Amino acid sequence: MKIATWNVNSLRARADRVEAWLEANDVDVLAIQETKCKDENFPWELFERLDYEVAHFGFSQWNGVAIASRVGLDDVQRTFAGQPAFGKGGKDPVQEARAIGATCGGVRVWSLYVPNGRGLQDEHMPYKLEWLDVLRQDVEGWLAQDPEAQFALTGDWNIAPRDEDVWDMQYFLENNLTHVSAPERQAFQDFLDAGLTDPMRQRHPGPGPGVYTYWDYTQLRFPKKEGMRIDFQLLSPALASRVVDANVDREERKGKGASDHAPVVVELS
DNA sequence: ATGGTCGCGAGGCGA
Repeated sequence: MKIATWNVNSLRARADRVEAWLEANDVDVLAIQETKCKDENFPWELFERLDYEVAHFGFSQWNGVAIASRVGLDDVQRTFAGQPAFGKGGKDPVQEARAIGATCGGVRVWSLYVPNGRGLQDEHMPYKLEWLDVLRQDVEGWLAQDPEAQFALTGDWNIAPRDEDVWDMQYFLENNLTHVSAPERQAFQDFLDAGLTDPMRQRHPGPGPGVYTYWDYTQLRFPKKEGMRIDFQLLSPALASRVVDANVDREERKGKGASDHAPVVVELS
């Protein structure tokens, strides 16, 4: 069984790429982030053509997550238990379209688009950290209830857990950038401490451009190999024991019309 | 290469 996760940065703009990628890559489950559309604009036919079932959670041009599967798609859940809402400037807080879960081939798969903290002092930063804290508490509950549970938290985590996961740590420090701060990294580490495994880290420890999953569109970041490792599949212990391979498909970042993220693919026995 | 990003949606915001 093969599970992939991919922040496509608009599914409509990337429809041809996504279809071609699915046809070429033989994945059983694809978790998608940043569909950037509502249900009424979702390209349902794309997945029908390829015989994937698909579930989507998106209600505006922002965010949006989906799971496509050809090994079943059961018990679809939009938002995780207790998922924090966000509302600034006195607006009604809303649970954003950043999490969808489904059971596919016996594995509980989550497609997650972790909030971008935007700035170290921005109000989105505490939102991001709380969002991750509640999710991790949910995970601890799942494992307490069933230590053998098979689940995968996949998606765009918007965190580079180690210095080597960005091309130049000095650049981030000098510019007071997010994704590398101590609280963000601790929030990520808390998932590992809860028992989850990052199979990419195990098989491709890095450092180096081969492990990056994201390259900014600006500044010629991709040709200059200036990327970040911010997309992950974190696996429960029972699922981690089934890992056969894990890779980033950086070829998919090449050429005109690419997303700024590359797919992360994990193969299981 | 004296420029240098996308997408959404129709101006400016978000990443």
